[in-house]
Amino acid sequence: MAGSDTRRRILDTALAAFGRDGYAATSLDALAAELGVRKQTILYWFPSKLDLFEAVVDDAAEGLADAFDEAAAGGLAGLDQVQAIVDRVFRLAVHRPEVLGLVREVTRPESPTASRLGARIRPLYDRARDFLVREMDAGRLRRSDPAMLLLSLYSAVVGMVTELEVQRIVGFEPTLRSTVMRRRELMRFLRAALAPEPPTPAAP
Amino acid sequence: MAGSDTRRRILDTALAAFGRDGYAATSLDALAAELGVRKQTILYWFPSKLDLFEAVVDDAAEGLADAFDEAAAGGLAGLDQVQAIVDRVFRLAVHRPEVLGLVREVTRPESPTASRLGARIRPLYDRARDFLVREMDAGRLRRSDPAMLLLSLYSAVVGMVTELEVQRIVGFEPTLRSTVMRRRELMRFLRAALAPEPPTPAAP
DNA sequence: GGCAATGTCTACCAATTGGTAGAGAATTTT
DNA sequence: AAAATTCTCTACCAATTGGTAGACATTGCC
Repeated sequence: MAGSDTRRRILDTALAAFGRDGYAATSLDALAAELGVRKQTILYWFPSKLDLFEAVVDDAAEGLADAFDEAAAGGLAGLDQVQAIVDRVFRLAVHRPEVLGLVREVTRPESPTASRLGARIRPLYDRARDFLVREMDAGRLRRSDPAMLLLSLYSAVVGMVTELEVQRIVGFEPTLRSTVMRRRELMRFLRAALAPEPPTPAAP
Repeated sequence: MAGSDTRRRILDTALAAFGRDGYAATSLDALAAELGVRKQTILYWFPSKLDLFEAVVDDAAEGLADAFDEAAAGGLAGLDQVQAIVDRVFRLAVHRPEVLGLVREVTRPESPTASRLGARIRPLYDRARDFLVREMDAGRLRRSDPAMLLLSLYSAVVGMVTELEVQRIVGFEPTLRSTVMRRRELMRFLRAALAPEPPTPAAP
C-alpha cells in the first residue's frame, strides 16, 4: 500500500509547515508543492484543511505521549524520573521545533482546535499529575500544588526552547555550548524547586 | 484633525487583531469591519498590510519601552529595580495579552519582520544589559552572564503569562487568586536567582 | 465663495484560497 | 481477463484576499 505512505508523508510535512508558518499561512497548494503532489491528493486523504490540521495535532500529541512513555519506562525514582521526562521533551523540542510551533499555534485561546488539543493532552496531564501526587506522598518530592508545578515545568521547558529563537532575533546565534548550559541551568532550577528538603539554611 | 484619530484607532485595533489571530489570519476587510470603516481607509493610512503590521510592531515596541522607562523612573536599588520592571511588564502582559500574542507572532524565526522587531527591541535589550552589568559590578546583583540572565527573565515572564492560556486549555479557568500566587512565586524565584548572596546551606 | 488638501467612500481587479466533479492509472480481487 | 478498489490526477468554481483608480465629501485657507 503506497497510499498510506503518502498519508504519513502528508502528516509529517504538514506538521512542519503548520508549526513553522502557522495554520492560516499554510496553503494546501504550497503544502502539495512541497510534497511534490497535487492538492487534491491531500484532500483525498484528509477531507478538508481543518481535518488535516486536527489529524496533525492528534499525531503530534501521540508522539508526545510516546516520548513520555519512553522516558517513564526507565522506572526511575521521583526526582530522577522528572528529570528524565523533562530531558526527553527538551530534546524533542530542540531538534523538532515545529512541534513547539504547533503547540504555540494551537495555544491561541480562540483557536477552534484549542479544546481538541486540550482533550488530547488531558490524559497526559492527568497522568503526570497523579505521578507527582504519588511521589509527593511518598516523600520523594517536595510537597506543593501539583497542577501549578506542572505548569511551571511546562513553561520552563517551552520558555527555554523559545529563548533560542529570541536569542537569534536579538542578534546572537546561539551556540551549542550556550544551549547545553541553558539546559543544565534548567535542570539545576528544577532540582532546587523539587528536592524534598527545602534549602533552608541549617537549623539545628 | 479627526484623521489621525483614525490612524490611532487602526493601530490599536490592528494590534489586538494581529495579536489575537496572527498576521495571516487577519484580513483587512475583517479589520475594517471591526473598525466600522472601509478597507480602503486602512490602505489610505498604511500603504499595505505589511506596512500596517510593521507600524503596529513599532508602536508596540514603543509602548514596551515606555513601560520600561516608567518602571525605571523610580530610581530604585538593584534587585528592587528588577522587580519593579518585571512587575510592570507582567501587568502589561496580563491585561493586554494581545501584545504577548504579537511578540509570539513576530518571534517566528522566518517571520519577515523578525529582524525588524530585533532592531526595535535591541536598544531596550542593550540598556537592560548595561543596567545588569552595572548592578553586578556594584555588588547589588549576583554575578552571572547578563545576556543569559535577561533571557531567563524574559522566558519567566512570558512563560508565566502563557500559562494562563494553557491552564484554560487543559480545562481550568484560572482564578484571580492563582494568578496572584503565580506572580508571587515568580518574584520569589527571581529574588532567589538574583540576590547577591547565593543561598548556600551554612558551611561552618 | 473658490480652492486645495485631507479623508472616506464605491467600483473593480487579478491572484489565491479551500473545495467539488469526475477522468484515468494502477493494483487487487474474483 | 474482467471487475472492483485504490489512488492521483486535470479541470473547474465560488469566495476571499490585498490592492488600484478614482469619485465624493469635508475641512481649512485665501
